[in-house]
Amino acid sequence: MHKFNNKMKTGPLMIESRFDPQLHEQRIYERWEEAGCFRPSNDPDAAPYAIVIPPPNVTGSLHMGHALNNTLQDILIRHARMQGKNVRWQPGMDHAGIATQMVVERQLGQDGNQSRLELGREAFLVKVWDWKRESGGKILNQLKRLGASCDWENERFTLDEGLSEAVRKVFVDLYNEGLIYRDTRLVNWDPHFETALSNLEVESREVQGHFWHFKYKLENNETYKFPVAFDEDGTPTEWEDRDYIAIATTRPETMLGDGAVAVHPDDVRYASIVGKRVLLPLADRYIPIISDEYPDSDFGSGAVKITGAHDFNDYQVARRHDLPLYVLMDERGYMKASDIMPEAYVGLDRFQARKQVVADIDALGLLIEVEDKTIQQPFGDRSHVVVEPMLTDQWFVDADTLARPAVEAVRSGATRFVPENWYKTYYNWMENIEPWCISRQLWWGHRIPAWYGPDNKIFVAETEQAAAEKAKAHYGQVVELVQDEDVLDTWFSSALWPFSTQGWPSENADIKQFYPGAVLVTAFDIIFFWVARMMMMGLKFMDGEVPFKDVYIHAIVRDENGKKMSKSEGNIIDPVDLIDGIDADQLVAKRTNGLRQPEKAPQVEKETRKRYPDGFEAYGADALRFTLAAMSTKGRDINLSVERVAGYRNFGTKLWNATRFAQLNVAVFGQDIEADTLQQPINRWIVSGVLQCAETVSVAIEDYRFNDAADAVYRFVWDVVCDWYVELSKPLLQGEDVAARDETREVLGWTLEQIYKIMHPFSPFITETLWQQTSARNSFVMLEAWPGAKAPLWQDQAAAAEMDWVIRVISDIRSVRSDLNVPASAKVPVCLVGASDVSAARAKLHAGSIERLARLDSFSLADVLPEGAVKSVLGEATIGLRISDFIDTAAEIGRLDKQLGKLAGEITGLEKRLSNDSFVAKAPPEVVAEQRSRLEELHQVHAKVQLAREQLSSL
RNA sequence: GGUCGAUUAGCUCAGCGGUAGAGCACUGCAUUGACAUUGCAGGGGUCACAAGUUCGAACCUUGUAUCGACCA
Repeated sequence: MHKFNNKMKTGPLMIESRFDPQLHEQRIYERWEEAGCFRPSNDPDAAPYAIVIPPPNVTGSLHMGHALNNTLQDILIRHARMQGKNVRWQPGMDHAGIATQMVVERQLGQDGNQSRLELGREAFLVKVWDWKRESGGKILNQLKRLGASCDWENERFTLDEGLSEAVRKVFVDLYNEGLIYRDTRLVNWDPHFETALSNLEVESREVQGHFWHFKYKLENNETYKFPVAFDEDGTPTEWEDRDYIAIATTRPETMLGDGAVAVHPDDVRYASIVGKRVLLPLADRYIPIISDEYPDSDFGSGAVKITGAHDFNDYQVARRHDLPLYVLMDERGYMKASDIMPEAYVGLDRFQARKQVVADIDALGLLIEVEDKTIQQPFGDRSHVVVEPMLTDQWFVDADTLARPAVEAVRSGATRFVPENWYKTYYNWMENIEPWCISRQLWWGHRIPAWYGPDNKIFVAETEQAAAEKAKAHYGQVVELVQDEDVLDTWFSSALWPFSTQGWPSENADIKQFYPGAVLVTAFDIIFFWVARMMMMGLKFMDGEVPFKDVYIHAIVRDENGKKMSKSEGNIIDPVDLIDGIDADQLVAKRTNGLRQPEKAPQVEKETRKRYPDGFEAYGADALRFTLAAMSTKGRDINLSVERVAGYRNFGTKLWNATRFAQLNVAVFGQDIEADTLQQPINRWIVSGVLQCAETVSVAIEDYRFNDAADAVYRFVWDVVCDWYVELSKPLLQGEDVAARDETREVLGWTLEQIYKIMHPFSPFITETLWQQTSARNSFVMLEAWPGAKAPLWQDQAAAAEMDWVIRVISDIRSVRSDLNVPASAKVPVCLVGASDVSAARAKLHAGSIERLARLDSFSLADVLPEGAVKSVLGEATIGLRISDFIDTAAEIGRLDKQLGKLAGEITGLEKRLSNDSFVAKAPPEVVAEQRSRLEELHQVHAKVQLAREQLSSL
């Protein structure tokens, strides 16, 4: 009868022999979702805790960076939820203007359909929405595979009606305040997509280019003395007569639009010709030689051609000197007809024009030389074509004005950066911020709420009707209005994400609870996209409240060699492949597809097969998550190692098997314990350990020390619970003392349950599976309260000291046995001599455990050591092993000598330190005291070991 | 060129003023009761280099070297 009861308590079934992630992960996730576990509790007494996901692109798929980003967010979220907070993790996606338009256009092309232009705007947008419904948002399902506990019922998309309303309102408000304006400025132009880009959508790449040196001849055949030789002090010693000025350029075609040649005011070489004019070759225009601080006298010839409409630096110079700005190209980068454009170049694209210009200059005898040169060239991050600075009409946000409160909010501590070194980057960027170009010549996005009257007067309003009313008031009659063709930068809507997702601009409960968010979690490469813009808009529209209190900047995930993972380099590791596994052939196929240099495929294949001959096993999401967390140290990138993923998968298996052990031994699950009533030291000790571990992990998570948190739980589970508690519990679980046995059954079950909770934020699937399978429950571990969350930390120091002692005894005996090659099967008698009362009591109580774990015949107290016993010193006592039958004396002497050497070294070091007067005088007294007592202890141990050594050699 | 970061065991990384650590790999031993995705024991490091600060430096300062990232 009694037995039957116990069986009931172990739960419905014995768990299977190992955890199979494939079998459980998706099933568990669905159960959570069905049960509404992801919703906020909306408990009015609970503190809110909100994170908005950095919305991935609707076109995106999960890469390792996402996996890390979302794992860390999920750890924070799951931990906060278990702490009883009212949690919302806001999911969703952004519409990714260019990327999405590109995908759908490409698809139209492949299907042999009409182009976007042939299709027309409305029909095209229908296609994009179709695509979004069918193929978009793959990444959100992948996040579910990872275990992300987002509040999916509140999923948002930047083009949703509600978010679009927010966008229109923000645009109109900022326009009315003069913080959004239309202007003609130089912008980054993408000739492929025929749209403006923000600085952040441009990536600078190093390419092999050329530096062309041209002669521009002075007007009226004038000449000047140009120094060509110098003495040691740099004073010119030889001159030549020149009738030209030498300029150098990496983009010869732009010379057609030059407005001047600039030299530095301190450059004596050209001082005599400043103010004179040169003939611009090919264009046959005269342009002035001006002086400006911009040219670097030591670089090239020291003279710079100024093309104000096609270069950002030149633009500044041109503005300062009021030089004309000649636009040379059309939207596609083709040279276009104009007053200053020679016929011969009209219709050439910019690269053809470059060749032609160089050839023509050469033909005129004005080409001095062509230098090979590595240059930094801007590329569109989506189109991969060279971006051209172009003078166009665009909409701008006065970022400078909006940035000021955003800087102040960080200075005042309203928003914190973790780790701290990102403050500097943030300030640097915010304090040198450029006007933000927000118009894009695309169709997919929020159309700019601006309408033009017949005279091009602008009416900005949230609706066409409101704009019409304004126009009517202005003109005194109804006029036809044309809406601006352009759409807004995707990041404009993303900047509103922290509040637009919570229902703003309408008043509601969500926004009061969940704004500001607790933290924004992001990688540094996106610090400007996200942090800066969300800060600016949040402060502006949410009554000066920051969008998040902390910004946690995490690492970039690299490959094992520290290289950035990149599809075009063939070194990607797809997170889903680590979860589900992949064989070597498929892995190779994946990595060799889409290489930037396809000829490298054999090399990629070779390296992949060498490193991963069997591909990846199906490690499961938990192992991946645990790895990413354990490797997340502040301020350092992660070089992902698959071996470590395997290691953390093994860790899950370890916990799984500890649970099987518990079930076999009739551990009691689903029952609370009262720590103060426990009788057994090992139980009091492990309960202390569990609560301490929960506390350590909790503090570390709150402090964004994910690696410390993961490490603490790993070590506790493996090194303390599995290696010691489980082993030490065996005599009790299998012993005669029914009270001790029952208590241990309860504590064992309780301990494992607490571990499921503590590990849950890291490894949600295996912990939930174990939770469900150890007892018939109507609860989820994911919604359980964090261990000890509400009570003061319960600790029993005495039990901890006692168990530490037991562990040391066992470890010492094991070491001696191993060092002296005592066969593992040999059971030896061991006695303890010179024990204090405390040690003696411990020895008596734990003799059974010590005998079992150290494989002893007996462990007993004695007054004197038996003849020929091998000794090991443990504090005030000495352990004697009667193993003379097994050992050879030489080996034992060797062991002791080694030990003596080590001790002597330590003693010498300490003595040296303590005999240093200034150490004793200046070091903190507690440090000195500590060293003294340590030295004393070492002396004692040394003396005993020495004695043992002498006795042995005298045998 | 500017800024930031890195350099610790064979590998991947912690530690960041007071006795150098983990995982993997390696060596030896162990296999009928939780677990070989295992257990026990062990070997292995002038903490890149140099100078300085300090009673004391892997840790702070300065410089050098190498590597990396971002920005010009």
